[in-house]
Amino acid sequence: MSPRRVTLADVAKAAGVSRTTASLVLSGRGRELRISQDVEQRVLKAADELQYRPNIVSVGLRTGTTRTIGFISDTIATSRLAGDMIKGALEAARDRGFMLFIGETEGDAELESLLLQAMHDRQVDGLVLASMFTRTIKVPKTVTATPAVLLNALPEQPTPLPAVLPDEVEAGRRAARILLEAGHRDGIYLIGAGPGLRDVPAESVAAVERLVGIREALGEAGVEVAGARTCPDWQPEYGLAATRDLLHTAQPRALICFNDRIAMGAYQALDDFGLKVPADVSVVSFDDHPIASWMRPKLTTVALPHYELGRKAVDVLFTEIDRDRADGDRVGDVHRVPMPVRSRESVAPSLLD
Amino acid sequence: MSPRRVTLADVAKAAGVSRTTASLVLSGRGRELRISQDVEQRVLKAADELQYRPNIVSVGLRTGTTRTIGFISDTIATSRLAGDMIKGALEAARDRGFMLFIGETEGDAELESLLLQAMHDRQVDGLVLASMFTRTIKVPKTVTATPAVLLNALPEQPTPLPAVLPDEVEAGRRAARILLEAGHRDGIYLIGAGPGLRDVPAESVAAVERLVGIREALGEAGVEVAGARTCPDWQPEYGLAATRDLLHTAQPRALICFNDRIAMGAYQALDDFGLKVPADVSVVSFDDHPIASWMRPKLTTVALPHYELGRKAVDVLFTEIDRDRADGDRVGDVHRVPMPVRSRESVAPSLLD
DNA sequence: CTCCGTTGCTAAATCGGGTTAGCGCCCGTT
DNA sequence: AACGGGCGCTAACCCGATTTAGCAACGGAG
Repeated sequence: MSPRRVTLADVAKAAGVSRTTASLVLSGRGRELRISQDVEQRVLKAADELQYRPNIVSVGLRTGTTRTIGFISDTIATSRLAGDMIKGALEAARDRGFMLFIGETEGDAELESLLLQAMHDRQVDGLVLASMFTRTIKVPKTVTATPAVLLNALPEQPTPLPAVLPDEVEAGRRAARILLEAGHRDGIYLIGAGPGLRDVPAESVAAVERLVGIREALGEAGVEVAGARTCPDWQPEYGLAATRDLLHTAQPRALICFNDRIAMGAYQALDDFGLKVPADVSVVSFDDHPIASWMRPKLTTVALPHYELGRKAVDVLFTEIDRDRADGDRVGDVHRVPMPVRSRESVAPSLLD
Repeated sequence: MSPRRVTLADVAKAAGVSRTTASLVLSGRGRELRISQDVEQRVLKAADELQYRPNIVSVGLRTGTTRTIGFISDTIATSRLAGDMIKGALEAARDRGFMLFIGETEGDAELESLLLQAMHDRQVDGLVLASMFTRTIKVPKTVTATPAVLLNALPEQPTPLPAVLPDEVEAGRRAARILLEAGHRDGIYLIGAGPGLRDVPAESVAAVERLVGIREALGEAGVEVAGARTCPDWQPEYGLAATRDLLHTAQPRALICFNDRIAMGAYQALDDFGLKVPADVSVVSFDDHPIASWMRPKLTTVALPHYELGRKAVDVLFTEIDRDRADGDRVGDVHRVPMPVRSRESVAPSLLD
């Protein structure tokens, strides 16, 4: 069907040298091994003219390295998170000439181990284990055979695996400071979690950490959270219900919503009560979901840096791979990626009463 | 670091036979080649006890097949489309024990050819060339070397590549019929494209086809489109602007928005004019973007079957791969995947005047 | 008793590269 | 002239599987 691939043997023959020599020249070890300029040129010319490209499968067999990393996540579709995270990972990998295998476990441990096997069978050089929402995960013991990095996840048991996560605590502080800097000191309510550190959805690391940050920043300014409503799931309908419930008994001046979908519901509830954002109530949120800039007024939110998370994970993975080659010890650092503030239109200065 | 992988040689030694014999038994050709029951059992037992798994890299070198397919798209992050499409592709691949390489071209032809090379270097068995919005693409000539399928795209030049696309024309008919069945015959306006077949954003196949379907279904019922507003880009802000513009001069009873983001803008404009959905104006749309079920009232829309598109593409690719092995001719069929209606709350019966 | 055909298995080549060990040749020394 | 040593290159083995060709042992026919 297709014209057979050009192999090293073809290049060697065209240059009139042995395969060994051709290999040495092309791997850049020609100088070191005293190949003459003349031969070097002939080999390079032949390779160029024949458009030679090494067969990575073959190299993989001999050297055990396939210039490939596996990206395994629990869910790739739910939430846009996945897309940008993979994009970041993809580009970081591409910078080093690596390709990405994608796999999805759907939270199924058996599927996960099958995937890990399939990746090992294909001799991946490293693994990214990603979660689509920040949480603690059980690390399958099989992964210790290969360099690996946790992305958006923390190990349940202590392991020597590095982890890359968004800096949620600082994000919480930032959200709070946005309101403080606008002069808000009273009537600040939380929607989605809180007010206590135990009032959070199960398993959600993000909820706890955001809450910690919020309370920290407010506390430093001597400001109290006026109240909070939790949501069983962080979806618009629950944000709507929680905010409605709040508005029946309270008169908030500002809301900190735990994510943008909740904020969307909050907008709807505020609208139902005839309250204007931001004139009557300021709203800040987290995630920077696309809807944040579609809402009216556009939502001020602390962004999840999906792209950077993906990039960082792969960058960290590369240092793990290098360390592995150098027989170094594993460490297991936790890398925090900053969450940037997207200032838009949903926060107004608090009018001094 | 890790205990060396178990190889075929290990299994052979444990079973007290040659590698050849072990290979024959494990590939199921034992019977055919007259291996005794006794030996067969010994090999299977050894393989099981040692937890032998064939090294796919090695198999790839020998047989040229790596049980891997490449998924190349122009953008993987923009729009949720990508996630579900990849998910479908992933699952279809997994059903046959295949893995997926992911690549993103960002519409850059050079990047595309680099990616194709990288995939060829890794001996992929087939390629999915995906576009994130339906359009015609230039097919790089390199792809003819491998079985390939176009996903959500049509070839600019006629090629023998099969294509998998959503059935947009039928979707257009369905959207129109939703309104017809609710009794709407007058005051139906289009937002995003139309009324003429030339009033569409550049390159957008979806716009043309949806429009064709809409006009066809309305025409059959003897109903005329009352008017239309185009949008330079299908984003909420343009939907808002276009609908506002319309409302200044007309009193629509129903809107067909060309996608859900436009519909979101349309909702905002209707709200500005004090019009209620669906009591005053019914709205139907396309895509079934997540926001469709977050809007109030929930949006009735004709869904892009992302997951099914991904699955179908890989299924078609497998028949291409099989055909390729059998030295068959390439055909280049176009496969249309139905777009299902999601009936929600944005359409009300037309009150007879 | 020899010859032949089957049965049951294995040696060896192969895929496309990387890597080690070492072979000739030329030059300079003594 | 014999010897040592550097230079420039290559033969041969290796990775882990598949596959082709063929070998030994045995039994039955002639």
